Amino acid sequence: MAMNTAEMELKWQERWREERVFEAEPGNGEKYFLNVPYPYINGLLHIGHTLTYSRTEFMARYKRLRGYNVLFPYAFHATGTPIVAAAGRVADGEESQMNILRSMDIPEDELSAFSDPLHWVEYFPIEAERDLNRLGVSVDWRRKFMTTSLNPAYDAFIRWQFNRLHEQGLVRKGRHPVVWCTHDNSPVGDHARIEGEGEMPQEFVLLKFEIDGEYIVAATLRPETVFGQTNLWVDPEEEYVKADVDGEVWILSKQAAQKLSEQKHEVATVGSVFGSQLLGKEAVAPMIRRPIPILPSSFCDPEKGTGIVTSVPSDAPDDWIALVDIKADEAGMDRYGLDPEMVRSVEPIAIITSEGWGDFPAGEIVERMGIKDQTERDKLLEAKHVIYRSGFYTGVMREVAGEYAGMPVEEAKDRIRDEMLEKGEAALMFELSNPVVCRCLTPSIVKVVDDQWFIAYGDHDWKARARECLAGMNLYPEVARKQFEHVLGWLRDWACTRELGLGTKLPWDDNWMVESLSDSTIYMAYYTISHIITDLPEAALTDSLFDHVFLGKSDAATVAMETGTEIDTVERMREEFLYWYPFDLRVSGKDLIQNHLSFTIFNHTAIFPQEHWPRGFGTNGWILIGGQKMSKSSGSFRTLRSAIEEWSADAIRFTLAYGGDGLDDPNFDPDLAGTIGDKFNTWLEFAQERYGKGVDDERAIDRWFRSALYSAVEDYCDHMDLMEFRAGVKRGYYDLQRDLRWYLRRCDEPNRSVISEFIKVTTQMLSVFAPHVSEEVWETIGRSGFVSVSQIPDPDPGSIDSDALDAESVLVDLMDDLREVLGLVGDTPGDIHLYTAADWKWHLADAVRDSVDDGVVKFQDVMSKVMSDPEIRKNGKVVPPLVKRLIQERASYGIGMDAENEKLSDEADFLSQEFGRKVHVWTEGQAEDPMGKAKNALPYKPAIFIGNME
RNA sequence: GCGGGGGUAGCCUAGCCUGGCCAAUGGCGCAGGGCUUAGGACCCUGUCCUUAGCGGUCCGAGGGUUCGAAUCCCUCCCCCCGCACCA
Repeated sequence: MAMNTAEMELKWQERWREERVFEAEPGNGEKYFLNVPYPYINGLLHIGHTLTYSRTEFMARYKRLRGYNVLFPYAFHATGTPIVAAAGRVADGEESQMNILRSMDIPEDELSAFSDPLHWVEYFPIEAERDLNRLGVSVDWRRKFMTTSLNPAYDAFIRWQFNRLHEQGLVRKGRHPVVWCTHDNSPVGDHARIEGEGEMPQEFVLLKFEIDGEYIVAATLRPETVFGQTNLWVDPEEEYVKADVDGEVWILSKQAAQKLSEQKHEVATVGSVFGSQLLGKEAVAPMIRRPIPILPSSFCDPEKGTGIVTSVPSDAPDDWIALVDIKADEAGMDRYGLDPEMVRSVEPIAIITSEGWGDFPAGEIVERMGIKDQTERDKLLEAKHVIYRSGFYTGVMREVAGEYAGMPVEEAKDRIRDEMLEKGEAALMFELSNPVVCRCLTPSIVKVVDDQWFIAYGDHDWKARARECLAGMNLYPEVARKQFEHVLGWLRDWACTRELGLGTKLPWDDNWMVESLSDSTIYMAYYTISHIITDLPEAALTDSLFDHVFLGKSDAATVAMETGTEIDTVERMREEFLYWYPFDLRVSGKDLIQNHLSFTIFNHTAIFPQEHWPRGFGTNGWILIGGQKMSKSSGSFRTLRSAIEEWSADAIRFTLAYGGDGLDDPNFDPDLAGTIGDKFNTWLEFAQERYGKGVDDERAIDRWFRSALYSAVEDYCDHMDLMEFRAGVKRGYYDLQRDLRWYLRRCDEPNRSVISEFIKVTTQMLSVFAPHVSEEVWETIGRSGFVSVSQIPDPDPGSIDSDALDAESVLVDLMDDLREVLGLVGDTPGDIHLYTAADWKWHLADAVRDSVDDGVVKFQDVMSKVMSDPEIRKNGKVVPPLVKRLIQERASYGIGMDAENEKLSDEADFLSQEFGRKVHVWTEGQAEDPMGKAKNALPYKPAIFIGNME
């Protein structure tokens, strides 16, 4: 009697543990080291986590079947702020946080314990390990660990890593604009905003125009247009401030001065000046070093930039139209005391050649869009975007740009900015283009942080090495490569330190903690020694130890002495590392491509020699449940443990495997999870009943069945190697179950050795996905040891008889046709008469195939070639349509006419039994043919006649 | 805007790179039949239209290349994902 599924699963989990089946030791065999990003332990594992873990698990078990010495370790991540923040909310008694804990089955009287972050760190890893074991993962738990300073050994490892980066100059102190909350006194990430998601600080270049030893400061987003500056715009009504900025006197809007004071500038207001007071004066423009006049306009906004704008009428529609306006505005010029001649002498300067535009794109678009004056703000905004796009992406700097002439705008932009910054003619200012509001309801500002530490992912040489690493890696699926390439190029310096949260302190600067993505980039190496190093005293955890173990510096004896460690221990760690590293595969959700996985590449190339760079990444989408995104609100959210309770571990694993591969979101089908368990039981019963029983004669159908089995094994391995688990399940399970049913239908009693082999190998393939029931089968059929560590026979081409497969296919196709015809003729009395194709048709088929293979594809040409055979020509006018069909079908089983005839004659009895009619096999043209059906016969497609012959 | 992935039958999915056994894989659902006291499970069959199997239409839409297109090329429409100081 079959036992309860849960009991059965627990039984095998217990046995694996007792026998230490998955504890990996360095050995002689070929190793396979795979791992998965450790989970952040602020809650129970859910089905979403489980997808990635199960894919790792499938690979681990598959590789064991193929004879690899597999290391699959696991750890827990506690670095960062969420746990600390959540604990704080518990301390405050925040109801929503309490409810989250309640939803994780935490008893009421234990809730308060979670006000201490340490309690989270103690509680959830235990629960996670329990749940994962309940899922049947083949993890070497001896190597588990926890991040942060709570684990001195890991803490030392991270400090070592940062020292290595630091000494190479790859960790630098940097200045960086961030969206900042003045209330929380911290950066406001996207997730912490109630308004303004996706907003980033926009970089304005402040241009300094010298005037009487002071500077009028204009802001621009297009520094490359400085060569086309003709004048400045100010708002005559606006009161600008004169401010002492870093020792210079700047004229700019009050708001701009305020912003600068938050962006690492020393700012003190020393006076003020109305725009009107500046009109008509001239100031020396940066870069071009030429005095240009100051003119009035209505579009200067003190909130935006500095409230003063440099005018580039050639490429800025606003400037163009404002210039047109002022030139025509006699009264205005008079009011502000401007010399009309001076104003009219201001002419645009062509600076950029871009696709589809002449000398002055701004003028062209103003005309094209029919913009009449400065008041048409919406149209002007659109015009600005159009010009900017074509200028930026297709534009090339003209002669006037001096040394930048001929350079694409895309490149010139940054170079020109940098030159002006260097010469002190410009500065930077950051601002938000749209409001951002922090979760605490405070409007955010842009702050420039300058004591922040960065990892220099923007570094050119480092990027080159990262690209080299990527080029040598296996990616599953391969389509992720483009994504990775893009990320490696796009990644900029990464702020790697935080003031708050759990973690490791920066070794040379106690004020900072290493941030959570940055302490998890090379820790896969730590797995190789984690079970050994954890026993060492803190005094032994020195950089020289890690230098030796991971980089081979110094020698074991010296290091042992320095650290007061047994030399054996040091040697053992070095051996473990050398044996296991690099890792062969790391599996993760696709969301980590743009940060964690790319960081992993970077850090490996910085710290390890090339032979220890990562070998492979597997990436996957996010789980859907019954086609829906998993969410608490839709009720589709499932913790791992509740799912196991509902469906069993094997069922979940199998369903996940069948959910789909690739970067698209795979679907967990609850219906399948609900039904698959029964199929497993059926398989168990079947194996029990049939293993080792049957006849000893080997018949044609037995050869077919063995061939079907091994061709499936071959395909299964091909798919599994590429992490195509869905295809692996289909080939290794579903297809074979179908073949099995067919086999049983085709023979009264199976062949003893073939059916036993089938049960054994199928169980091995299934064990990757459903290990528990597979162990049960393995034991039932009397195999020793565990199926989990058994080896699948190498696919042997000798066990695959392709003629047997082809002949069976002819039969199956014929039966499909017969079913169809019989369905149509209803109860017409009579026998089944089959006509195999006449001799000449086989020649014809060969001839057609040959000419097509030779590259002759024109119907005419094939015809004339074929008709040169007198035997074929004899059949005259029926040939053309046949040739047409043969060209189209190109049916190409390997067997010939004789084999087909033999197969049909052999199976006449079977057919007769299946269809309940007598079956006769004839050859076209050599038997009666009352309805003229025989002429339809083709190779591999006998003609059919139902009825009685006279 | 930048970059990436997609659109296949009732639903989900395979096939596409390397064109041809592709009316198109497998699962789920649904229907009929078998088995069964019944139900479930299991097995068989069917699940675009048509039809004594060979026909027609079909793989987001429209063109093109080819003897032949789900697959290659062009144009268009639509959907999803990432764009950072965060796990």
